[in-house]
Amino acid sequence: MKNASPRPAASQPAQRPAARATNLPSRRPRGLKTRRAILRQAVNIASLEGLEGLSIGKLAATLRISKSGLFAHFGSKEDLQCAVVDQARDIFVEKVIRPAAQLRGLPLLRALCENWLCYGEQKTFPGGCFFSAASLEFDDRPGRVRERIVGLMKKWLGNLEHAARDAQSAGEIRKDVDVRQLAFEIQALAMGGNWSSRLFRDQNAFRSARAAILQRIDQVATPAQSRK
Amino acid sequence: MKNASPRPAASQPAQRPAARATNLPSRRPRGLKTRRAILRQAVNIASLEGLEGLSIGKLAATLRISKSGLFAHFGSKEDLQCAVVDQARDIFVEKVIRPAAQLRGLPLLRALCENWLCYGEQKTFPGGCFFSAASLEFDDRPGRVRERIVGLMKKWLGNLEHAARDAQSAGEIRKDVDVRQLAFEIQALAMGGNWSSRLFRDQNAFRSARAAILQRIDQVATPAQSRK
DNA sequence: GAGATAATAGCACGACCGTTCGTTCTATTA
DNA sequence: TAATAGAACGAACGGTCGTGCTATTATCTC
Repeated sequence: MKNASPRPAASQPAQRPAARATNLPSRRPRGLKTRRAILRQAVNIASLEGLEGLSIGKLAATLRISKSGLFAHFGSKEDLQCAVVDQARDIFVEKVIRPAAQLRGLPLLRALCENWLCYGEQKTFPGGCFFSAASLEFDDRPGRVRERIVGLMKKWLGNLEHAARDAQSAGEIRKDVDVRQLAFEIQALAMGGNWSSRLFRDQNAFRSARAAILQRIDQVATPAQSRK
Repeated sequence: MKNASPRPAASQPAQRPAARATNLPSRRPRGLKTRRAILRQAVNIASLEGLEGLSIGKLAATLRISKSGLFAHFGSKEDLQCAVVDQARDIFVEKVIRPAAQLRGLPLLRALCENWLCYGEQKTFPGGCFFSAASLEFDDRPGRVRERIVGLMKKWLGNLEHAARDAQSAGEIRKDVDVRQLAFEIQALAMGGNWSSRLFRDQNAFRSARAAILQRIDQVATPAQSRK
């Protein structure tokens, strides 16, 4: 009870404890394990229902733990949402970025695109690309969650752009190509594949996206590099 | 949401009153005017908060009418959502499709693209393209709303495809072009512009989308038709 | 005018939301 | 063995949600 009115005689007037959990990130193994199990489930639900539609009560119910027990791991819904975004980022990095980590230039760019398409195709998240959904859901909601998503998306586009620029330096992509524009187009086409796949339950959606992206890359590649 | 169980213990056994309003579409002018005012506001809120985040209470409050008074116009939230989708469709048709109605072939295709980009650029909806948001929000929610959105998006893609096919017949677009694929790419690039514009508050987003689309069209156009 | 009917308001409901609280269980540590 | 701290619990809070009933008001027809 933190109502101000029915408390005429109390020793503490106006202290703000706010989120009292997870400031010390709970070194004990039990809590960490539970937290991981929560996030594993939460990221799946959030990809289907959205980050706002992800409710603490339902999440706790599917995990068969109490709502308050779950809540204590995060301290606020916003913290939970941030943690879910981080979890999704980890999965994305694992599936898309890390497998191509040793490549550079055009091969890196090609691998990032192909990995993204596989990440979408293989239903890494049951509700489709987590970030496509989250970034459209939160593009009008100021706060930490939005900032986190914006940061991640900028970083991802930056990765594409950087790979393309390296490819340019290596003579694999023509010098007159706007690599920023190229990254934008690749991202748009990939997300378009996700969109079509989800909305129309279209099996060929990612095939279309792949064809478009490969064609675009071939266009900008120098003659020696095109056609794989 | 999936309510469907607001009837725990009552005298009525299993009758389905469902939507008791708006079956007869209320010929009287007063109700229609109010209904239009509701939808005009609702479509703006929904573009910002989503169709599920659009709440009847808040909508009524911003219109300064009672919740139940508003509710009576629709009979259920799902009906309201459907009406909002229809309203958004009307606005879309007015802004994007009708101004190009007298064109055919490649000029029609170009006009549809340009009108779409203007529709996005000019903030026709305060939350960005209504259908980009709605189709990603409802791609996992079965029901009438989803079906409506799917139908509209198919129709829109069909419009693009049909214009491209006409252009092919007229010799404006090369015969070897997959017009379905072309429509997909245009739509993906346009939605990518909307995405970048919303998420990054990027003024140049639609410029990038326009450049990509124009370039793509020039690629498929026969030599006589390219460069405008 | 009176009466019918459409439009709106008032009010209450059950469900669920995020959040807080005090308590209990459990495992490590002194 | 006793003390301690983390983890999980159950109950409850104030709010808001969609929805349903009932009463009031406005408009139109006679």
